[in-house]
Formats: sequence, structure tokens, C-alpha cells
Amino acid sequence: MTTIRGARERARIEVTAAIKDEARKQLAAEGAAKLSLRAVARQLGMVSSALYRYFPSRDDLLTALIVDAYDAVGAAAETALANAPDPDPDDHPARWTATCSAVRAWALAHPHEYALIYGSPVPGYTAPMDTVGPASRVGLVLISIARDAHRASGIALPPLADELRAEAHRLTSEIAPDLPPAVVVALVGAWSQLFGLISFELFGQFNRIVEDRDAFFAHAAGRLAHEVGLRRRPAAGTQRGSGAES
Amino acid sequence: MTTIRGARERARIEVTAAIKDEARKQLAAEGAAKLSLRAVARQLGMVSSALYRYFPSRDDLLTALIVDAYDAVGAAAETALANAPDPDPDDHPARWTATCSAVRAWALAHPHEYALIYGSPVPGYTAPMDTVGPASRVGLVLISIARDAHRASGIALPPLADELRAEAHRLTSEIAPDLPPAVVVALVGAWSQLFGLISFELFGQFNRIVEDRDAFFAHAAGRLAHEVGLRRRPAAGTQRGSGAES
DNA sequence: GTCTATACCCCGATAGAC
DNA sequence: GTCTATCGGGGTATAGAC
Repeated sequence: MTTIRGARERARIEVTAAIKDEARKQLAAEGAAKLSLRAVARQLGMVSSALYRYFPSRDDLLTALIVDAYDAVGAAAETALANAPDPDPDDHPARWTATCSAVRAWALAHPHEYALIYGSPVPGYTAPMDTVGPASRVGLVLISIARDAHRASGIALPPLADELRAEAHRLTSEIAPDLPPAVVVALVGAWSQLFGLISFELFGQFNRIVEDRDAFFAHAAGRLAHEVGLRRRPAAGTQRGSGAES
Repeated sequence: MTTIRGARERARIEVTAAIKDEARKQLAAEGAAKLSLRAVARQLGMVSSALYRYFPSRDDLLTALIVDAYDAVGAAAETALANAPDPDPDDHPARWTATCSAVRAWALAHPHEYALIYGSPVPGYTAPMDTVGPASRVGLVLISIARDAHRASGIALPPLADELRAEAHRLTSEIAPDLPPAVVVALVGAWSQLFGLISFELFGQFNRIVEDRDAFFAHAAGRLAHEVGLRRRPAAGTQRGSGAES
């Protein structure tokens, strides 16, 4: 009995994976807006109605693809950070840059899945709550780098303007209460700017503009690390002009 | 004869505009990937085949919308800069921030046109050369701000790493030969990061994260100005620690 | 320049047999 | 869980009359 159910479940898992794989190919060819259950079924040698046993609707298939994509890029970031300390576990800018580069590398290797999660929203589709956990993984990795740096030697950033103070405190208490609000604000900014760089490269805005994209990205990621307050050498205290003025 | 042709041409221009207006509404409802000549025609009380007298194909209509969108956001940036010097024509960070805010305001007011030009590429569509001029307008405005600041008092930025020097010089000679390469590199970075901020806000990544988006954006835009080397007071010379270290 | 008609495709979703 | 058949839509693009 259990073996029978085991076999059935195994088959179900395999078919589900095959459907998602084929759907990812469709994504590349036609885009998320035109992802169609019928075309997937056709390519798989099934009939469209059979797919409804695996995904109750087109949007559910889309959700599965989105969750998978967030998990994949999140895992890439986590792995990159875990494997980063080759040179120096306390070289926080290097760990930051390695993580950013891993995210970019994943994006370059999976441009259509990247577009699915960081590009224009799919019209008529609204993401369910299932996606919010996976969607936060990259951000959490970036936060953890800043946290390590802050624990090791503190991060000094210039004080925030009055207009931002309330928002900064709300933000801080929600996502990283152990970090200074200025650092949290800088992190959220760097997080969005990181994807701005990747999106411009991937979506063609750098065509005929930036050629050596590896070098450009590495430089920009390093500047982002700096903006977040990561420094190579532990800053002893709060020196004006170093962390603050710039 | 000329009046007849004039009338015909006027009518043609009006119908063309009506088609584009309706197409923009479709864009909002269904997205660029599903923009359909038939639906536009239906809404306009025409029959689909009539539209082919105005746009030879769906992609030509799409191109017209893309060019219009780039021109609109470019004009918004240019106007904002032209009207910026209310407080102080030499307050370059303020002029920068005003320009960035205008771009963001246009994006918030026209989210679907924004997604058309800065979101995921439309599958199966490749932009013709007609779009590259309009697409560069915002970037040119940002460059002109840096140029003004550089002419007024010079911009000091830290030297570039060796790996980026070749690319930086190529880039500089192509888009702004009168500016220091480090500034040009920073400008390209800030340009892409600006749209990263706007895209994250517009595409929903800030949902449940950033609430006071006006304040957050103003702060981030100010940091970008700083990254480009714009300072409130003319930097007399090249002071270490001020422009460079940070 | 607009019309009808047409050729030839696509889709999501469900009912009911097996 | 897969099938056929079906409902009720949708689309691009062209031909040829007016």
C-alpha cells in the first residue's frame, strides 16, 4: 500500500517537475504574460485538461515558477556568502561583492526567470502570500553581511535627515532591529540599486553604453558596499569625514 | 488641393493619436505582451483591418508607444531641470534630486508606460534604432547636471581601479569627453540605480517594506548625487576624505 | 480609407467517459 | 489521471468590394 502510494507520489512529483521545466522554456520563448497551459501540455504530449490535475489554474503554475525563481536566486546568494570567506572572513566588502556577483550571475544565467520576479508585473496576476518568504531571501543575506560587519567593528554612517527618521525606525524595527537605522536605510537602498544594475544590463539599457560589464558591475557593487558602511578595516570608532561625510 | 490634403493629413494625425491613446489604455489593462490591434480597433468602433493603414503591424504600434514614453519621461526630466533653480542655480545636488524626483513622478503617473520602457523586454519584440535617441534623454539630463557642477567647481572622485580604467575611458570618450572618467562611471551607475529605485517601488518589491516612499526616495536620490560627486559647496580643490574616501 | 469576409491560428476551463 | 469534446472566447493578417 505504501509502495503504491509512494510510486504514485513519485510519479506526481516527476510530472510536476516536467511541467515546470517546460513552462520555464515557454517563459523564455513567449514571456510570462503568454504562458499557456495548452502549449505546455502540447509540448509534453499531454492534453491540456490533464494539467489541471497538477495545477488548478494557470496562475498557480505561475506562482510555482515565481517561488522557484526566488528560491533559486536566494540560494545562489546564500551559497555565495557561505563560500565567500576564502580570502578573509572579515573582509566585509569582499563578501558583499561576492554575494552581489552571485546574484548577477544567476540573473545572467536565467534571464527569463529573473524577468519574471524582478521585471514588470504580469498583468492580471497578483502574487499570493506564498511568494513573500522566498522573495526576501536575497535581502536577508545582504542584511546578514551588514550585521556581521556591525558586530565586528560597528558601522558609522551620517545621521539621517529628520524627514526620514520615523520611516527609518519603523523599517529598522521590522527587518533588523539590531542595526542602526541609517544602516538599514542604506541597505534597502543598496538592495534596490543592486537590482537596478542587473536589470539595466539584462533588459538592454546598457546596450551600446557599457561594454565591460563584469568590471563595471564589480565596481558598482563595491560602491554599494561602501554606501552601506562596509569598510575593509574595522573602523575603531565614529570618525567624522570617513563614514559620515562621504 | 492643399486644403484637401491638409484636411486628410489632419484627420490622419488625429486618428493616429486616438489609436495610440487607446493602445495606452490597453497597455494598462493587459500589458505590452498582449497589446492587440483588434481590441484597440473594437474600442475605437473601427474594424481591425482599418488600423493597418496607420500602423503596418502590431510591433510598429508598440514602437510608437515606446518612443512616446521615452520622450515623455525625457521631457519631464528636462523640464524639471529647467525649472529647478528656484532656490539656487548652483545647488547641484538639489537640481539632481529635483530631476530624479520628476522622473519618479512621471513613472508613478504612468506606470504601464514606465514598465514598457524600463521593465522586462516584450518577448518577440526587438526595438528598432528609432528608440535609441529618445531613450537617451534622461541620461543626457543627468550628464548635463554633472557637467554644470564640474565646470563650476570641478568634481573630485577617488581614482578608478585598474580593471575599470580602459572601459571608463571608452565610455567617457563616447558619452561625455569633457568629464573625468570616474565621474562618467559614477553617472552611469547612478543612472541605473535611479531606475532600480523606481522599479522596485513600482513593481511591488517595496510592498510591506518601505512605506514612506517619498522620503525614502528623496534620501536615496541625494545619496546618488553624492556618489556622482555633486556637493553643495564648491569643493575648492581635491580634499582627501571628502570626495574620495567616502 | 473603411468595410465584410475569410484563412488559420491561439487560449482557459469544464463535462463526462474510461 | 488521462482522454475526447465542447463552450466561448481571443488573436494577426490579407483579399477584395465600395
